[in-house]
Amino acid sequence: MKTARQRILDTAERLFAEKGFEGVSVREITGKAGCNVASINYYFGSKKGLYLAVFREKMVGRVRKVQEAFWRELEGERRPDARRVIRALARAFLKSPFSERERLLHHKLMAREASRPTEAFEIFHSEVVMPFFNALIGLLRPYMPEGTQRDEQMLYVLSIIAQVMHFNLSRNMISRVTGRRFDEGFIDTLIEHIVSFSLFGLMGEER
Amino acid sequence: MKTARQRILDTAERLFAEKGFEGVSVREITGKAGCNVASINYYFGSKKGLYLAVFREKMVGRVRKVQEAFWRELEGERRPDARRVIRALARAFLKSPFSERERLLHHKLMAREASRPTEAFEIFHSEVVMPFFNALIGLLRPYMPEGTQRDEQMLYVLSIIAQVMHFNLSRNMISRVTGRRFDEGFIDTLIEHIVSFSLFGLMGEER
DNA sequence: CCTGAATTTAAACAAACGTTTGATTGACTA
DNA sequence: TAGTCAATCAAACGTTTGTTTAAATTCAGG
Repeated sequence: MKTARQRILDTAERLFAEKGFEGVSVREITGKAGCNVASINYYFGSKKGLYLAVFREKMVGRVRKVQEAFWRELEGERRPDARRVIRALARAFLKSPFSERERLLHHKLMAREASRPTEAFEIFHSEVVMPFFNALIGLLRPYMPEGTQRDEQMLYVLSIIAQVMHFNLSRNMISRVTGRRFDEGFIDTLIEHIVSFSLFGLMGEER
Repeated sequence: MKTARQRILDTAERLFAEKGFEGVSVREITGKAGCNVASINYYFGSKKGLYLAVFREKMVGRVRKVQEAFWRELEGERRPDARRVIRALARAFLKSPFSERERLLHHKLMAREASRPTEAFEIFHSEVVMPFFNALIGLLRPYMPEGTQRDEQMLYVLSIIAQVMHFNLSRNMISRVTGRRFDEGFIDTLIEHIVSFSLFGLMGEER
């Protein structure tokens, strides 16, 4: 059996994602985690300390995994072409090695943080998001039209990220709209769509 | 002076958007609205009744306004070309006729509903979102490569929507990442970027 | 000025909240 | 075996929660 501390972390992440910080009581968390009410204060100091721990120990780890998957896709290629970069990005996100539930509650919690950032999110952004974003620009810049300004480079990358995020975030909506289950085959279709759609946008007017 | 009912509605929308349903107490709402605690139960029956009223009377109205702005952009054109459709879509969202604060709290509340839908949101989706999505497909279909399947048509439109949504929803993140204020000039830049990026994706490989 | 309905008020309610406390357990060390 | 220390527990702490009540106030119409 997992330690009480770990059970609290798992349960808390699920409940925070479902109902938000104020929407969950420590009694509900400890009840479903199968331990005493005082355990939260014992291990994490306070309810807020638990929330920060969830973010620090679980959320960041997942994003790191996705980014590692991205770099693994490009392994061995010194100057991967744009097609490969975009595909690797789409694959890393859409084929992230998480269960449906895990992926869902991750994004729910992220959405909460995006609309109401805590201190944890600030660190997360500067240490995890920004470096990855800059790396993407560096990889794709060589394939943009000559003389593309830094601002435009950012917008291109943001347009690609926007699609990946949206297709990954709104799986339910997309399934309902297209009438297709979000299975492996459909994901592959989506990835190739993102790649070709983004590629032509990326290359600009002169292609 | 506005009626107590209206003041409660305005204050509640702001606070719900900022902190979520459980994050706000009726005492905070009535305190900042300048009325008695009992007023909420008097006018709306319960705290939950107030939340549903906020959604019904304020949120839906705004989305309708954005959609009307979209159709107004295309006014007088029987078969608007793809460029105009995409630009109208981006403009309608990114230039929505709301104050910065109003737009922000709208999206915060929407993000909350997206990650934890209530009954109000389900109706909203099928009655307001879906018809608009289908209309967009109808408008853009003529400009896609011949023989484009229904599934692909949907994906193209979703890629465009993804960008509009992402650029509009994550203004904070985009500002932080690009280092640019989200002023009128930057919005125009974004709109034209979305248009050109999407246009080349839309026309497919044969252009 | 009076009347009756609409509105606003202060006070109180039970329930649920996060946190603290002090006792108890069980495995390990001296 | 006695002592130690982290882990767990039930119980109670003082607040804050959403809601209810009944009295007070406001205000238009006769």
